[in-house]
Amino acid sequence: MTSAGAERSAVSRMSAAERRPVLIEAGLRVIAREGIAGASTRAIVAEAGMSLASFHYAFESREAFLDELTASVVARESQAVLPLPDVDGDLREVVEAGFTRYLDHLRADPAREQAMLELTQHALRAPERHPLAVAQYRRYAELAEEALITAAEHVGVTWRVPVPEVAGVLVAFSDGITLNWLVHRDDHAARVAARAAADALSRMADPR
Amino acid sequence: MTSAGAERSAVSRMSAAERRPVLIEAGLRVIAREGIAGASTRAIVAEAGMSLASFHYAFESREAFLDELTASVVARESQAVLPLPDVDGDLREVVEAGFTRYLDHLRADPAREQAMLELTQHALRAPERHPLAVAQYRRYAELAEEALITAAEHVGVTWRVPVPEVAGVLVAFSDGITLNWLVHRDDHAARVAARAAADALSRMADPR
DNA sequence: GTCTATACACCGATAGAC
DNA sequence: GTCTATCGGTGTATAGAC
Repeated sequence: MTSAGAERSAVSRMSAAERRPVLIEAGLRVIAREGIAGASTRAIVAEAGMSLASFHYAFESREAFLDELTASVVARESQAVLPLPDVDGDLREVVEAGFTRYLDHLRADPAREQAMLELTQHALRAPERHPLAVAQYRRYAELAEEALITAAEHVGVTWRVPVPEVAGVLVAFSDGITLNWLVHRDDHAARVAARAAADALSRMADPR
Repeated sequence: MTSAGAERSAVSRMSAAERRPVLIEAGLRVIAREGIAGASTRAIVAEAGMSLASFHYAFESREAFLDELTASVVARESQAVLPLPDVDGDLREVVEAGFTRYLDHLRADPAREQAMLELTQHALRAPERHPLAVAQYRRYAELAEEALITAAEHVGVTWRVPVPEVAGVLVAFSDGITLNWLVHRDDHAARVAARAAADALSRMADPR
């Protein structure tokens, strides 16, 4: 809308459509820093350098904003985890390398993963937002499936258990390892759990 | 305090010491029903059938209340998970039966486990409450250790990996399975993950 | 279209009547 | 000790000036 001849001039002259991603980005920073509870509309617009009224000009409500933020953030998670590390070895080693890569990602930006967990739990609270949490985890599962298929092809094995089920286990284990690392910040414990998870997952495949 | 000759008469005549557990109980119900965000002091006292002032007579602040609630709720979690099911079979089967028992517990009262997860994340947010989350998960790990030792003795094996590390993996996997079940409500997926977890854990022990 | 100013609800916490 | 009434602050959302 209004995107016809609009010039991209200054921050103070943005269309609502342009403001939305800026606010989403600012909101994600606030949530990572202070949690959902601290992500008031005032805090978000302050982070984005806008006035309070701009918020409700771009979004109908704070909840609608959080819904869109959740959806957008899930779409982005893709790149961080998907590209499988190009290691050689058996399936267990490849999967474990994938976990190691994810753990690096987690260590590099813990607040981000914590924010994702909070968004999930927030969505779980209201029945009308539950589908959002399901969509979020479906997306995780899709990414996991893709990675699992690639890994199996790479090392030349076949998944005995249906891939969607394997992917579900992978997502569940990753979640648990994430939450426990956020609590203990114990890299060794996370590695042990990752190895155990890789072990369990790799046993769901057979040599081709 | 004031517990000397106090008679246990009516609800309207309770000492602060008596009110505390009542408020904790009411607070837990509110959090299970509406989340931490909905657990305002007003909502809690309404649930407990008290006046607002009673709350701050029994607790210094809402945060102090949440701290005590978290601690008390962790202590209680013990009974629900600890008593190992008295199954026969190899270690994998015994551990899987433990997961099955926990999943029954989860299905019976999902809101409770969701509340526990929210309390953890709440504690993770403020640095001064982080130790509370650590204590919560240390307690989980203790319970897991106890169960793992009992299970190994029962089937006559020895843990090759240090028991605290095995317990850490158990807690992490349980967490992940819990969160994913809360999202998908998929019993089958939870069972598959539980079986995989039991498989991985049981491989950390050797025949005696 | 974009801002300032404000309406209105609810929050945690407390003063003061009883 | 226990209540009602209220304070000061913050939340979301919007009206109205420009």
